[in-house]
Amino acid sequence: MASRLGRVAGVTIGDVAAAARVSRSTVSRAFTRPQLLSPATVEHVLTTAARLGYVGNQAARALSTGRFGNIAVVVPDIANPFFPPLVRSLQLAAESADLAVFLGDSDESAEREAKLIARLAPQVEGFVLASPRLSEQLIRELAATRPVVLVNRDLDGIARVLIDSSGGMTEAVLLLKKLGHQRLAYLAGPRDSWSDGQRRTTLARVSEQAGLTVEVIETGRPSYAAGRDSVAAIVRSGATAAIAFDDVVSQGVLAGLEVRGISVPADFSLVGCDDTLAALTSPALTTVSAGAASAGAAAAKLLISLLETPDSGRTAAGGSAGPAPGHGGDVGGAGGACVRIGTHLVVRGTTAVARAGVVT
Amino acid sequence: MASRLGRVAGVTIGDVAAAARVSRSTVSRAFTRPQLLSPATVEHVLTTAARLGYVGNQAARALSTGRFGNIAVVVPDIANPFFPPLVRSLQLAAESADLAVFLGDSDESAEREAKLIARLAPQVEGFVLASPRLSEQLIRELAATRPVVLVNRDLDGIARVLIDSSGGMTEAVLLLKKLGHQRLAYLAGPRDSWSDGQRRTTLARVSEQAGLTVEVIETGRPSYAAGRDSVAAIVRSGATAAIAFDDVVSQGVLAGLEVRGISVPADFSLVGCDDTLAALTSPALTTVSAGAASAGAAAAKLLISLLETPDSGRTAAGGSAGPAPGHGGDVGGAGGACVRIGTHLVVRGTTAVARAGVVT
DNA sequence: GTGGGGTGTGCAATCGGTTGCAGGGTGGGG
DNA sequence: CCCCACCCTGCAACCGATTGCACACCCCAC
Repeated sequence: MASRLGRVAGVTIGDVAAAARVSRSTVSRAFTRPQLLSPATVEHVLTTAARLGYVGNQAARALSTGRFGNIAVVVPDIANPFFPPLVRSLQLAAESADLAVFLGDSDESAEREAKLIARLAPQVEGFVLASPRLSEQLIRELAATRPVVLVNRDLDGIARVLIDSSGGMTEAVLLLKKLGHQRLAYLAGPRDSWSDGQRRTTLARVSEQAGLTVEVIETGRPSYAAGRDSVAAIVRSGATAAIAFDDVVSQGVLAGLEVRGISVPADFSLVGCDDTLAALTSPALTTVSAGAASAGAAAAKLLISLLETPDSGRTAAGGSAGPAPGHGGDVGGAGGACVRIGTHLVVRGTTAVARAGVVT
Repeated sequence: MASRLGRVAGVTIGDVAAAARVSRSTVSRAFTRPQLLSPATVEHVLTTAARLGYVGNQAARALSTGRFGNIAVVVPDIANPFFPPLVRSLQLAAESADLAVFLGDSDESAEREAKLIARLAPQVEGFVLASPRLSEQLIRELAATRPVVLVNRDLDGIARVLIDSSGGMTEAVLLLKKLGHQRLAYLAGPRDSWSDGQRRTTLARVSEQAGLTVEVIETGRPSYAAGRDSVAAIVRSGATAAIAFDDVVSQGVLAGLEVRGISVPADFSLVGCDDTLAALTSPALTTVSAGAASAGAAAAKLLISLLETPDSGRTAAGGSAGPAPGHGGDVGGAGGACVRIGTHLVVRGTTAVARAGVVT
């Protein structure tokens, strides 16, 4: 008859103890260290507890153990389609480790992000910061306090999951070259985004090697409107193909091009990033894949392992001077582990042979 | 020098008290009821606390006050683009009321939903259940315990926010009729979804009044694949236009139609729902708007007001029999408030005049 | 000068679980 | 037959903050 939804009113460990005619300690132990009790007692207590609909009070438990059973994930914008799959797989993984997850949306603001973290910190055991806009110093400060896993931010000594888009980016440039494009445009993302930095760098390097020129067009917050509004700049640049920071921006570009009567891919080629919306639209977008879901799962796994290692989380060597021993950012076992997720190009319908002089 | 990110180590109220040479009670009151203390004392305590980097321990506070400062939002699938804007505005609103929000993803399963709720219940003050798949009984059971706000689920006596798509749906049918379509298909959503029920009903009623026939095509979980795979059934039905449960399904349909060489809107008209992806694609989707963001904000507002009303939340009249006094489901002030959010049709590029016999 | 009222602060109990330590009970070995 | 050991359970302190109650103090009026 017990409620399947947890506490009905306020069944405490004391109530269970009274009903089972044992002490409160015994009830507590029946849950936390059953091996200390006789099987019969455990059985009896658990049955009684179930009958009464007892559910432990997390706050009280946290007070004595210092463990909350909660983690937090902070994202710059949950409405950006890159994050929901990430959050989703993170949450599912956390659930199976019996962790509850707080969600924080920083609205792309470093300041809000700091406030959120401060608000959440006293009741979570660890953080997953996805594409954090926070300063390196503040992140390190936080990481010195409790386990932190970064997603798409590369800070030496702090556990992180990086979606390495250089692979897919390189393929994209090579494909465009093969299709005869000479002049590319890159629709950039937020300057404080690690992903954007990586894409910019890769693009510059690979294009140079391939003998192509690439024009960088700044757009503020990555959005549909930003993409649409930058079409003028694209046209001005004389590019015959563009690579966009993400799929949302790409969609905006697509719309902007259509308005101008420039057809894709006949007149212009477009490559997105993240594979979030790409498959959903027509023409389907050629894009650089980016397993956001696997990144979420990896981040959860990483954080959970940090939580299990007793005194982990604390940044490897506090302020120990000396340039970091340069053995790259590889999996170091615990504190500074780094998981890289590879990407590749998914060719769909927005890329085709360059048509000389069309957009000039 | 204090950290801007919250607790550094474990500064307790006792530490502050010692440093400020007052009692722990005084420190506590300096934060919670400063008017009871002399201004000088308050000032002194706050300064000391700041210097030490003191941050109250939520768990301890919750234990004595019974208030956690947390709420939970549970959704069936955060990766479904309808929910992120909702969650986002909810979180932003909660933040300004200094509430932290837990996110639960039930993965479209009633069972998982119940487990999540049970897990979260002991540490939240209230719930927002968006499109819950849970049985009515369990929801009522929960609502008897603590404040609950439903989104897109209509349970008398429980606070709820309903996105009323009948307005937009009606407009859609009338538009299609005006364009000369006679035979419509409806790509249905999950059977236990209130939204789907409402759309089905409205569609049936309005179509009948307008003298159109509508074929209902069941699709399981609303997804791109479901939409794509149901194109065969659409063609078989002889419909010249379709209305889909949501935009994701619509995109699938769009893709499926393209594969078959049926062009939209020339050969076939399509209307989506929710306006989540609609603007992002080309051709831009004609769709029924649905302010998910305003729903999130409304839900937050409702829940916050319930939390402020001392003994609210508890279902109005427990099991008092008798059919509900039929004054409709209007705003009743507290417990059973009902906010309806209107919808309208947004005409974009996927609807056009019917071309007789094309799809037959 | 002393009693009364008001204000500001401290004491101690409390919230619900956890856990070190001690004690009661039983069984086995000497 | 007794003693010891071990296993199980209970006692009580503790986690950190809140809060009812009481008291000390000050000022003013009688």
